[in-house]
Amino acid sequence: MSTDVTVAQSAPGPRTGRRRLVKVLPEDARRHNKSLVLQALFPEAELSRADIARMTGLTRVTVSDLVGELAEEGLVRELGQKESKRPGKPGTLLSINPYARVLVALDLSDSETLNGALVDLSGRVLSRDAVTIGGAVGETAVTATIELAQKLVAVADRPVLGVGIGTPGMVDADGVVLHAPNRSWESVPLRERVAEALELPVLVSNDADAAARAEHSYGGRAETVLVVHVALGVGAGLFINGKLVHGHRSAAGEIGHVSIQDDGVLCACGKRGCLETFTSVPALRAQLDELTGEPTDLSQRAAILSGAGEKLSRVVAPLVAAIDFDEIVLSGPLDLLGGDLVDSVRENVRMRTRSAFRNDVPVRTTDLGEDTVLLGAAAMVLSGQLGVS
Amino acid sequence: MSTDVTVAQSAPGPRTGRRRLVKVLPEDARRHNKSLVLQALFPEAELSRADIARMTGLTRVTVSDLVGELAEEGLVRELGQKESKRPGKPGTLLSINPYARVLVALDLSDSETLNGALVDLSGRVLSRDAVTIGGAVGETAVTATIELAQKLVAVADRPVLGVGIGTPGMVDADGVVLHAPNRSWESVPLRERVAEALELPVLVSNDADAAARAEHSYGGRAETVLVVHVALGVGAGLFINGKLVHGHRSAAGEIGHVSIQDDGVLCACGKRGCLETFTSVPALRAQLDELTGEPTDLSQRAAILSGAGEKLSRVVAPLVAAIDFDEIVLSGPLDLLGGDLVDSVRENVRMRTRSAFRNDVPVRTTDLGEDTVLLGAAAMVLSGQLGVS
DNA sequence: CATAATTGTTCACTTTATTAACTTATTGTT
DNA sequence: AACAATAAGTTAATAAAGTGAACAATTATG
Repeated sequence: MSTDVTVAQSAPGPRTGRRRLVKVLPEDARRHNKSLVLQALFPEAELSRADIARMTGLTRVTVSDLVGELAEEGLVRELGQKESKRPGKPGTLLSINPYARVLVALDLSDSETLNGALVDLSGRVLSRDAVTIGGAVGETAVTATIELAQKLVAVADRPVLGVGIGTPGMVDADGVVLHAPNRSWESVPLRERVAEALELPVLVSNDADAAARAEHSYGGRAETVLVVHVALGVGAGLFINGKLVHGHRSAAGEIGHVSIQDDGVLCACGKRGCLETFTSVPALRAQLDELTGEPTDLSQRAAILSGAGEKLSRVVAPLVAAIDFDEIVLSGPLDLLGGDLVDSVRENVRMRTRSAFRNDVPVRTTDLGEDTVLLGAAAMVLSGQLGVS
Repeated sequence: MSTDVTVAQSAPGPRTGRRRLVKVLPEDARRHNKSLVLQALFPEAELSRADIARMTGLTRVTVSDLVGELAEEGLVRELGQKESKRPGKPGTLLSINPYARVLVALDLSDSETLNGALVDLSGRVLSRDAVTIGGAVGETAVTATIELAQKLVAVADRPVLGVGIGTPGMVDADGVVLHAPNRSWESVPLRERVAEALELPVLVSNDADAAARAEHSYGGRAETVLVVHVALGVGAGLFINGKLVHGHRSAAGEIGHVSIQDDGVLCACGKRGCLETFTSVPALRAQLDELTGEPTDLSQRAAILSGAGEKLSRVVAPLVAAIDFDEIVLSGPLDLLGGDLVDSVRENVRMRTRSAFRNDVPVRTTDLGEDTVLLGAAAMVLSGQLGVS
C-alpha cells in the first residue's frame, strides 16, 4: 500500500522528458509530522498530546517534542486540563492559537475591484480592504495588487504568514499568470513581483482553483470535489484526493469554452455553443433582463435558469462519471445559481449518470458566500506554509 | 512548494469523517529514496552512482549505500566502466537486472478466456498461459483465476515479486471487486483470495485502470493521461500527476453509462442513449455486421466508426477541458478503434475544446497492442512492490 | 610528468524517532 | 485511608538515516 505524503521542499524545476526524482530526508519527514500535529488540531479541535499520538501513530515522546517546537513558535497553546471520568492523569488540552499569525488574502476575480482581507489561522476575516481599479489592466493592475497587499500588511499587528492570491486566468506552478484576458496579462510573474515587493511568501492560483480549495478546507471538507465557479466566465477547480489538479500545461479547469451545441451562437473564442454563452453571469443577466416582471415571466425565469443548468450538466456529467467526486459545488452569485439552476444541474447530472451501484453525487451551492475565493487564497497560504488543509 | 512523495506503508483504514493522518518515519524516507534509485535506472538506463546522486540530489555516499542494498537483493548489477573523454576516475555503470524477479500478470477482461503471463522487470513477457472459462461466473471464476496464477507461479524459475490482476468491474482500494456484472461478482475479495492461495503480494485493479497504468509506465509515459478502454463496455482509467484516480467510492472511470443522447436507445442500465450503446465493441460489431461489403458499404463503415467517435468525444471533450491531459489513449480492438474512429475522436475533441492558448491534446490508439491490461497488471506490481513506475 | 578532475569509500557527526523506565495525577476498591 | 490500576507526559539510552570532510583510485590535459 502506498500513501501520499506532502513534504515541503524547494521549488520544483521544469518538467523535462525524464521524470523528476525528489529525495526525502529525515528532516522532511519531521516537517511532515509537525504538520500532522497542526492538521489534527486544525478543525477547532482540543486534543491532548496523547490523543494526537493515537491519531497519528507517532509516540507520545515524539508528539511532545513536536508540540514543544510548535508552542515555541506560538502556533500551539495549552488550554488546561481535560476533565475525564476515567482513571489516569488527565491530559493537557492543546489547540491552535488562531491569533499567532495573520494571512493576507487577495481576490482579484472582480473586474472593477480588487478585494483583500487579513485572515487569522482559523479562516476568520479580521479586516477588509479593496481598491477600485476601474478596468485597469496590465502593469497598472499589478501595482494595484501590490499596493493592496502592502496596505493589508501595514494593518497587521501580528507576524504575517504569507500572501495568497486568487486571480482570473491560467496560472502555472511558479505563480506566473500565463494568460488573463480581462487583465491583459500574458506571462506575468505575479508571485515573484509581489514577493519581491513584500518580502513575504506569496502563493498564486486561479480563482476557480482557490474556490475549490476553500471548499476543501472550510466547506464540505471533501477530498475529491469539483467546484464550478460562475462569474464573467465559467471555470472549474478540481481537488482530487486532497490535491489540486493543475493539468499538463496549467490549463485544468478551463471548461467555459467547451462547445456543447454545434449550432449554438458564436463565442468570442471562435467556436459555437460554448458553455459560457449559456451559463456565465453576463449571459444569464442578458437573458433575464429581457423579462418584464409579469406573472408569465416568472416561469420564463425558471426556464432560463433550468436551461442554463441543463447545459452545465452536459459538461459536469462526464466529469462526475469519470472522477466520482464526493460532491459538486457551485460558486458565484447565489441569486442566479441557487434555486432553479442548481436544482437543474442536480437533476440533469442525475439523469445522465444514475446507476444502481453508485449513489447520486450531491450538488449544492457554496456555503461560503462571496468569500469563496478569498478564503481559498488564505487556505493556500495555510497549506503552503504550514502544511495544513 | 510542496512535492508529492510516495511512501510504502501499512494498509490504510476506512475513510471516516476525519481525514487520515499518516506519519512518515526516516525509514519511510529511506524506502522512498531506494525506490528513487530504481526509478532512475528503470527506463533501461545505465548510470553510475555519481549520476544517480546528481539526478536525485542525494549524496554519493547515500547512493552507494542504497545501491549496495539493491545489489545484495540482486535488483541492481554492475555492468562495467563508463568510458568517458573527461578527466577523472570513470564511473561504474549500473543497471536494473531485469531477470532478478518475475511478476505474474493476469488480464481477466475477456469474457471467455482468462489470460496470464510471466513478465520480467523490464516488462518483457517471458511466457503466457490462459484458461478458457466459457462464461463461468461467481466462485468458479475465482478459482479459475487462482489456478491460472498458480500455474504461472509454478513455471517461474526466479523469485516471484507479486501478482497483478486487471479485472472488469469496480474495484476498491483493498482489492475487493465491488461489482462486476459479467462475472456475477459482488463484493468479492479477490486480492485476499488470491493472496491466501499463493502466499504472495497481490494487487488488483479495474482493467481500464490497468490499461491507464500501462500507458503511464510503458507507453507515452505521460504523467496525466486518460485511457479509454473499449471492450464489452466502455471504461476509462485516469492517471493524474502520476497517480491513479479511484474516486470517492472507487467508481472513477465508469463513463460507459453517461447518457449523451436523451432520445437514444434504451440501455440495460435503464437510461437512454448511454455511451455504451454507441461505442462498445458489441454495439459497433452489431452495426458493422449489417453491412454486406459492397463499395457503398465502405463509406458506410467509415460513417459508423466516425459517428461512434463523435459520441465518445462528447464525453471526452469535457474531461480534456477540465483536466488538461498530456494525452488521450484508446485501447481495445485496433481494427475498430484505429483509423476512422480515433480520427473522429481527435477531430471532434479538437472542435469542442480548441483554444488559442492551449495546444490540441494528442489522441492516439495504444502502442501496446493486446497486452495493455496485462502490462498494466505487471506495472501495478512494480509500482506497489518496488515503488517504480 | 605534474595537475586538475572525478568517482567511490571511510569516518565522525547530526537529526529523528523509538523503546523502556519513571514521575505525576486521577479513579476505583478494599 | 491505603492501595492498585490506569493514563499522561517526560527523561535517557539506542538505532537508523543522511551529511560533510577527507582520502584513495583513476583518468585527461598541458
